[in-house]
Amino acid sequence: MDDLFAHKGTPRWTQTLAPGAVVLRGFAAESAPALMQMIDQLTRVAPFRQMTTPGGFVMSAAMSNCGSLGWVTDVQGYRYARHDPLTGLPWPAMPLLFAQLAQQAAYEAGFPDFVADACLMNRYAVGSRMSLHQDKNERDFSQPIVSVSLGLPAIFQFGGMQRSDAVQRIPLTQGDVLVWGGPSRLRFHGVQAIKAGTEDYRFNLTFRKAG
DNA sequence: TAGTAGCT
DNA sequence: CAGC
Repeated sequence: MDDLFAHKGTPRWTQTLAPGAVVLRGFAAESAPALMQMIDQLTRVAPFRQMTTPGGFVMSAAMSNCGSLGWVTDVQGYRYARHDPLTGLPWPAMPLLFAQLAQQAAYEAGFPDFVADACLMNRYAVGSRMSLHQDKNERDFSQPIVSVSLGLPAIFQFGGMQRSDAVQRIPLTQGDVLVWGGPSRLRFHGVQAIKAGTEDYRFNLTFRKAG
């Protein structure tokens, strides 16, 4: 059982945004270099690509997936798929480091049963953004979302249950892990346009139990 | 509305 | 620039 919690990340402090929503500051800071290297490896098999929304617009963030299910969008709609539409291959397996990090972060945030089967990898170049949306293509909303920030900093928008609700603006830097679930599971959220900095990209890992 | 543009 |  110990090996399930082999990830040694510890939050330097936590910040509660709402019931069921917490930022674990620096939780993944130590493993950030290893996580970035894994992203590089995984995206050699399943390359980053800019997907198209059902409305026909190209998303500014490039995406890929690992795990048994991957989030995809095209003109048909949003969904989870077992195979990469770009290559026809199954998504690469989720590295143990990823799975352990996600599970331990969820545990720290009060979700002890979380086992991710999907990891969406996002790559934001300078100027890339993600508009306000809900994560609602998953089967089981009792399981939280775990979001890991790497590379360039971002301003995360954390809203309410309706698009028109006011948003909190949360600065996220490398190693921060945001977890939201329970009553906050369906809150609208997004990412403001990434500003130029020391690095070329912001990377984000979003872990979900999709199936 | 997992976009964007445009106006207040 | 935030908020329609």
